[in-house]
Amino acid sequence: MAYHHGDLAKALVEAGLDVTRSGGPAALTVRDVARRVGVSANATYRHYPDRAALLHAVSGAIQQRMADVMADIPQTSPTERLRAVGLGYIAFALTEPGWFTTCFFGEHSPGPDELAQIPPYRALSTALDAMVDAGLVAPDDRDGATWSCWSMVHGFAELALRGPLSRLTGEQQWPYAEKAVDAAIAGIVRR
Amino acid sequence: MAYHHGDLAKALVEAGLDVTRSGGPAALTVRDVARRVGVSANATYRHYPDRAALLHAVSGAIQQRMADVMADIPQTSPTERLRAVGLGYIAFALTEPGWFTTCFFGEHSPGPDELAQIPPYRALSTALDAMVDAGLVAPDDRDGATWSCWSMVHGFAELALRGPLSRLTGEQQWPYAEKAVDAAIAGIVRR
DNA sequence: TGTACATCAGTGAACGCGCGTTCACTGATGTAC
DNA sequence: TGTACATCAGTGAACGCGCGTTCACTGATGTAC
Repeated sequence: MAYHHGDLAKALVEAGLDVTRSGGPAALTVRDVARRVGVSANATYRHYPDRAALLHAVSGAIQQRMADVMADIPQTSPTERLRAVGLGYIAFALTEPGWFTTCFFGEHSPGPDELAQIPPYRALSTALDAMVDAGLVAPDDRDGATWSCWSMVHGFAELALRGPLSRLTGEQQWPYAEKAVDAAIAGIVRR
Repeated sequence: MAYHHGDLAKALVEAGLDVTRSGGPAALTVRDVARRVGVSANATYRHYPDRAALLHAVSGAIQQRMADVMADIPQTSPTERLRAVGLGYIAFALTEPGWFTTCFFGEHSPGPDELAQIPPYRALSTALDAMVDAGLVAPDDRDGATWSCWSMVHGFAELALRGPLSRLTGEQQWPYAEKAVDAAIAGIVRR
């Protein structure tokens, strides 16, 4: 191993993925991440100005993974597609709680321009477009539907991870997840 | 002021309400709370075994306040009532974000028995009972409806406080809150 | 092709912070006789 | 009614912790001439 690390910036992010996976954003400390890479804590500052910057980089890497997971969504009916997006969001949250917590609420909230970069938002957005195109959602309701759907799946994830549903097993939780997603969809379709 | 404080346990909780109101659960530290009451940090341990116990007591006090706020709900139609409960939940979250965060997710999640003690759960529960009695919700859907509704309002609160809706003003957020609650209700009514 | 030298990417030690918690203590209170 | 004494509810100092970050540094790399 040379004195100069191959790609320390990347190695730090990967160590950051490890620690946040099990411990969430609070588990990401400059010292621990550097320790894992086998480098002095101080070396981190050659690549990231401070802890927040490193956390931001880790968050981006998590979102990329979430995009990969949510990418294979069946191309069936608009309703099925929207359902798959919602359930994919919840499934990611439940299987990777540490990452989920880190990438959504471990740091600053996205502005309107950053929002379009967030994979789950894009997935939801295209699914809703298809609903509107199919005449299932009124064009005027599109904006509201975005936040209703996101609220439902995000809220369910919180309840299941940290709230009153956290005592249930994954198998017990899942039927409720399906009902919640179905209710969200039923709640936004044109009547 | 006597050497013995009048009711230090209560005074500590009140100071805890102050600090969590603006800073959420992380702002509650034994030292700071004791400082505010004008007592040595150590005195706290005469009344609470540790920080977690104090936080738990503060959380209970917040829930009581939330109950007071949500208590005056118009006794109109079952649907209006359910709507008022949902909007009341969101309104509390938006006006008291620190307290909201503290009392729901700053500590251990409630078990099935503790759940019945939580004021917002009770309010939601009775509102849904009225929906079922009026034939608006199928009895078999009652359980799922509980979690769907709670997911929706909780998720909306998270999105508005820490998520992509946090850049909006309260006035901009509110219409979306109403649409989300309406969608949740529309999503659970019998078709 | 060699070499001087600027720059880059690390090191190890240290600082200061506020935290939760423990220790040994002391002054105030209340109760049994 | 007085008094001895147990108990209660505080005090102040200290410990140990891990953190983010800064300091002065040094070895490795790359580039101009």
